[in-house]
Amino acid sequence: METVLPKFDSVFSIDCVIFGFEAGELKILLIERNEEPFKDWYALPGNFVGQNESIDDGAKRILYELTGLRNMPIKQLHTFGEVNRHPQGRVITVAYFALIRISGQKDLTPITQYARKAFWIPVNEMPKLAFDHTEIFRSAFSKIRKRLNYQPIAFDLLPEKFTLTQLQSLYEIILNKKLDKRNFRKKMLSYGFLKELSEKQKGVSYRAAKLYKFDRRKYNKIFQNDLNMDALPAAAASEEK
Amino acid sequence: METVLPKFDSVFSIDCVIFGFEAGELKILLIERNEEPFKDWYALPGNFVGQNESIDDGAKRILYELTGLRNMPIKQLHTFGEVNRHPQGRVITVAYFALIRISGQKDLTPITQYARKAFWIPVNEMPKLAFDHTEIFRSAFSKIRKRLNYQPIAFDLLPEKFTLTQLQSLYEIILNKKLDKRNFRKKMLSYGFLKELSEKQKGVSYRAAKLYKFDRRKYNKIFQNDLNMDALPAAAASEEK
DNA sequence: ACAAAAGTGTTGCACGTACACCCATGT
DNA sequence: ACATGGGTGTACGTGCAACACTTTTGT
Repeated sequence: METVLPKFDSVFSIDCVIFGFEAGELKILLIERNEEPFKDWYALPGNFVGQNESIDDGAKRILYELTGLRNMPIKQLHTFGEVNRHPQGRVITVAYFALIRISGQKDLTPITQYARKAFWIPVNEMPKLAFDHTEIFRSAFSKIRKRLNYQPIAFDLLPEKFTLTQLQSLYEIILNKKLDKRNFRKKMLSYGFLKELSEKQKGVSYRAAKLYKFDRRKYNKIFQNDLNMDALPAAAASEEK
Repeated sequence: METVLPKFDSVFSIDCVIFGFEAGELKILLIERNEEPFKDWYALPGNFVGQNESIDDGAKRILYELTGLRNMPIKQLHTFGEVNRHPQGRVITVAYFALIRISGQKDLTPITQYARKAFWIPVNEMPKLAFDHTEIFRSAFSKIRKRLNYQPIAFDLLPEKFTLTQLQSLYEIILNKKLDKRNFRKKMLSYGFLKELSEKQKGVSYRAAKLYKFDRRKYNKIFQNDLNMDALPAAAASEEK
């Protein structure tokens, strides 16, 4: 005596907050919308998820279609579900975020008609955004700031080869504070996951700095058994927004 | 020339992972389902969210209706959106979690017919759960374990007045490791947010221990300006599962 | 008196912080 | 030669980790 249950279809969206670093500035990726609602507005890359794809897969597909960026290592951030966040009815959105290397990704070409264009904009020059995207952006920014302190996310933003000064100034920008040069270098190098290259910086009108590379393999080796459930409570610091 | 846009209705659910501490064991709150699908199965308290309530409000309502617990301080955990996670079609679920005080909350009485009963079960004796709830539970457990190291969540689980030994054994259970008594007490007391009461433990057949209280006001005062964006990178420890 | 848990200090080590000068290179 | 950032070491303080015995209370 099996009962026949009704079938459900969901309507929900994802939105992506993609951070990049270019010309000494932290930037995020926006699109200009080409469809109602909020036609012509700036917005985070986002759209509806299909019925036959997981939300993670959907997020990747949507990001690709709107910006031309493929296979970005995006992660879930938070789900936004206020009743009136979408003018067309009840649509919750799952926000994703990633930090990526801008250099070499010049061609931001939307594949679909939903976006007129995709572009990087400095986080300090954010325009008004469609829907509740400003709130989503702020939430993501706050999250990466906290995460910077215990995850190697900065390397995702830098070019493959970078100088220690570049790395430090990225930290300073995200954390919004000055760091001590000697201490920064000492600490970074002490981890042992930075590989010193024989190459040097080029095209600068002063002493060229050594280039380094982030060695993810070494990083994983160093921290693999490190669930870091050591340490006592450490009641400090609130984690969430 | 306004276009008329279609209206959307979403179907999606929330599920709650509620932790408690009782008789020296960490427990979570389950229901026995009284409706298809998964009728008669054990499951996390969860149901569909209404069209006119935010997901946060919906989570609170559903938890109340299924377990009789009101106004729990639940927080969003993660959204689960695999394509086939729900037998009736595409239903994503937003998972919430909370840590609460069991004592005094004896009456777990479901208000609706969806649940036959609600009950606490030790995390070590988890039965097979409906849907993908086992995965959701694991994800939540992993999260609180990590959070214990930098948030005062343990106090939510303990009775209002507790001994330092009780506090320590709770930490040991969640972190699944032994801690040093002297160091633990020293560190906990050094924070300054534990209020020593004049009362002592009663009804034990050995030297009675002093009772303490968590002073949330002091805690907030101590850590309010502490966005803890100090500290250098500290590349250690992976945060997510 | 005994059983059971409460309560208590010191030392070494690792790590974070503060701080200032010489070096190499391109123009 | 000079301007510009590159590169380097030490001393101090804090906080964590390791470690064992005496005290109190109820039975």
